[in-house]
Parts: sequence; structure tokens; C-alpha cells
Amino acid sequence: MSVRVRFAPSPTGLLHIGGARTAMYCYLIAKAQGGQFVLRIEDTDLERSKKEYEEKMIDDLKWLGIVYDEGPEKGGKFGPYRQSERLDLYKDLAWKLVKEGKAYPCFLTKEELDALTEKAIAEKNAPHTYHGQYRDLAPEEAQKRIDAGDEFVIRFKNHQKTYTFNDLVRGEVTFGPDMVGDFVILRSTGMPVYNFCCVIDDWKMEMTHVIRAEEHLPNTLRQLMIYEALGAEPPIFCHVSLLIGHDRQKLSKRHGATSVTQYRDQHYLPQALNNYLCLLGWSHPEERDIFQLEDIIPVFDLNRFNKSAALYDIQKLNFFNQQHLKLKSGPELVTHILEVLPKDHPFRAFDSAKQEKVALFFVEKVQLVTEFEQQLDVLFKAQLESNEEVAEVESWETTGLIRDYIKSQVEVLMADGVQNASSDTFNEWLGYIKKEMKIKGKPLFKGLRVVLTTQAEGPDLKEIIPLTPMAILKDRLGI
RNA sequence: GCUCCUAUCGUCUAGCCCGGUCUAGGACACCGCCUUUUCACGGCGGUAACAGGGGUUCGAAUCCCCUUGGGAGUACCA
Repeated sequence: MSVRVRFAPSPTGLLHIGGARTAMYCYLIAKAQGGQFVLRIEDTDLERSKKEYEEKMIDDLKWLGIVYDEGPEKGGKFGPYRQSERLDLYKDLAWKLVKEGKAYPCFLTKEELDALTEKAIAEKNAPHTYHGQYRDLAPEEAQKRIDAGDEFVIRFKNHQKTYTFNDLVRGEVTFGPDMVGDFVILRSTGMPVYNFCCVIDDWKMEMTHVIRAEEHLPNTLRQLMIYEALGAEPPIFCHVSLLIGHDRQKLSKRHGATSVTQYRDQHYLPQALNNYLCLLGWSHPEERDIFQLEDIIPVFDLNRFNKSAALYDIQKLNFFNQQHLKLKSGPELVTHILEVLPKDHPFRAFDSAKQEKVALFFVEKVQLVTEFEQQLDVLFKAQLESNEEVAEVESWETTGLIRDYIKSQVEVLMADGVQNASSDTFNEWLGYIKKEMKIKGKPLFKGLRVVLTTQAEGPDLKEIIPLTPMAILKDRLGI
């Protein structure tokens, strides 16, 4: 039987990086075993679910390169893939369980429920679970109240058993009999509840593996009970460790940028995000750390998940982004740079060969594409910010001499209509100053640098100068 | 409170299942050196960890128990 794995987000917000990580693991597991990866939208919470979020999530998944074989819009033979379009299925099965005596209508009001919870809290050592007062109400009696229009929910009849299952990452997990009471499967609004829909869909969609974050671990108990009541075979569960923030709490909005959209907006590379996220809780069999998603599909090993929570560290993400940036080809880099540069940036005026040259040269110096703009200033901005060192170099007598010489040379070049100095001309300048003017060492290089770039440090001069437009040089020299 | 999960450098982790090869390996960050007459890149090196206590064993990071710490869940959210 083919492996089938699903990612089932609820569209109540933007795609969270934790969600992206789970989706990626699902995708990887499915693909590693030649199976299918399915996207299912869990939108039974009508209050909070929004169509825009669903669209945005799908778009972000696409951006990450996590492609699903079946899902909303795309279709597939197990559809529909939106829970809001499968409501009749859940309701029918809920009532089927009622008929079989495995669930029952409950008429407890909200106030009565609250009172019970308070009482449980007051009695220390007691689990805050509810054991149904209506579970033994005669079916005819219940029907009478329903017909009379009394508000009700359907609760699952829990038999207080111990459940054990084998989790792919946790190993054997056991839940004691007092963990939950008779929980709701159908709300008073007639809407089914997450744990119920989830089981039905995973069953009907023939999922072989359920991969999700550890926060869902306690839900597994309820789900196991539902599988049993339905007479369905549970899938293999795999509860992946949680992503946490610097306070060691579950990663959430207050930890800063936590949605894929935010990283996308900041022009992070999807490959970098995938790569970093993948290594948070999973390790490469050969301990490789920089890779593309496609490359690890053949080696993706389900036994290499780490059990403990992983701290999300943006500094390391930045490192991965830098590494993946350096993996890009010249033309790819130029495209990325062009995306983030202002419309009127002079870099755009360069021909593509020169653009590539510049891109490949400066990529060493940045972690994010957005940092290129500032790096490019050394080429395109006449006057850069001064500092103490610049002032000191300026004060040297030799620096003035160098300036006068360079000025005269640039004037000659300009008279010839030259657009940019070549690396040869730069070498000539260097040779002349050294031999004829007898300036060498620090005064030579620092002096030249300050004269040519108005800065005391920066990229290799002999690379930079041929790329600097003559107009900028002219400006810097005060011609 | 109750239930479940979890514990190796500051962080991500390898090693644990199948005890000796672990004076615990790699990566990020940090520091130093080399390279570059600068910066960055790169190369080399350094600081830095088996939570604590009991067992079992000739031998434990690895197996067992307890303690402590951390986390999650505890909904008519997902």
C-alpha cells in the first residue's frame, strides 16, 4: 500500500513557520517513500477561518516548493479537501455512533458545565474531566427533548480505558484512563469538532501516517477512541518536537516574525528557510547541513527525529540564507537583486555581464539579498559616511599627493571619453604611485582607498574601481 | 491541580536502540591566528556540554529507578 501523508492546517492565520516545518516533513516522508502528500483544510471553526488565509497558505507553500498531490482546487479522488465541504459525512457518522450507543446527546447548559469545572478545580487531585450526566438518558427521552427544541451537543461515550500506541518519534506512549471525560464531537451549532473530523478524514482519505507537532500528542487519545468506535485502523503517528522561542515557550507571534509570509516579504530564500527548518529536530544521516530539499528526499530517514523541543534562532537562519545565496548562479543572483533594488537604482543601467560580475563579487559580503543595496553604495554613491579613520588618512600628506595624481589621470581618461577605469589602469596608477612617488604600504593603499571610495575599508580596490562609474569617481575627486 | 512529553556545549545537533573505539564529534554564535597591505570570504585553532542522585556492570552519555528543571495539553479552538 502506498504511503499517504497529509498536512492539515486550519486557515485561521498566516502559515506559521512551525506549520511550514511540519508540512515539509510530511512532504519529505511521503516523497521518500514514493507516496502521496495531501493538503486538507480544516475549517470547521467558522468564526476564525478565512478564505484569504487559505489562499495565502497555499501560496506560501508553493513559494517554499512544497507541492501536494491532492488538495483543494487541485482535487483528487478523496475529495473534497475542505472540511467545511464534508460536514454531512461527519454528522452522519456522529449520529451513527449515537445509534450504536457509542455517543449520546447531552443537554448540559454552559452554566452547569462551568459549575462542574469549578468544582473539579476546587477538589484538588481531581482531573478536570467531565463524566457525562446524560450518558444513560433513555434514547426516547433524549429524542423528546431534541424535538422540543432543547439545545444539545453530542458527546462521545468514553470507557475509561488505557490506550497505548507506538509513536514514530516518541516510541511507546501510554494514556491512563482518567485523562479525558465524555468529550464533545458535535457542537450545539451542529458543527463537528476537530478531533472527530480529523479522524474521519484521515480514515476516509486513507492516510497511512499522521505527522504533526507534539502539541497534538494529547489529542491522540481522543482520536484513538474514535478510531476504535468507528472500527477503523489508526494510522502511524509521528509527533514531531515543538519549535520554541528564546523563553523556551512554544513559538508564537510575540517571538517576532513567525509567519512564512514575513520571511518572504523580507526576501529570505525559500531554500534557506526549508534547510534551516528541516534541521530543527531532524539530522542528516551524514551530518550534512547545507542542502536542497530535493537532495534529501532519498536519504530522509524517519528515525532521525529529535525528541526535544528546538529553539528557533534567526541568527542561524541568516547563516543558511547566506550559504544558499552563495549557491545561486550569477543570473539568478541578479534577478534577486533587481527585485529588491529601487526603480531608479543606477545598478539597473549596467549591462547584464557587469551586473553579474557585481553580484558575484558582493555576494560574499551579505546574508540577505536586501543587504546588497548598501553594499552597492561603494560603487554608486559619491560620498560615503566618514569616520575617524577616514579623517586620519585624509590628514596624511601622501593622501593629498595621491589625490592630485589620480585626479589628473581621471581627467585624461575622461578626455578620452572612457566610461570606467579598467583593472589595467588601476594597476598603472598603483605602479606609478609606488615607483615614481615613492609611496608604499599603508599610506599607499589606505590613501588610494580613501581617495577613490571615500572610505577607509571595503572590497578589493582593483575589483571595485573598474566597476565604479566614471561620474562617481569624478564626483569623489572633486572634478 | 491532573495527564502526557522531554533533558549532550549559549543555540541546533551527532553519539544512546546494539554499554568499552567518547580525554564526547560537527554546525551557528563568540574569541584568536593565517590569508587578504583594508573589510568580507576562506583556512586553521580556541572557549564551551553528557541536569543531579542512586543503582546494574569489570566498565554507563549510552540500561534501570528517583529527584529536579523545562514544555505541552487540560474547550461546544485547531
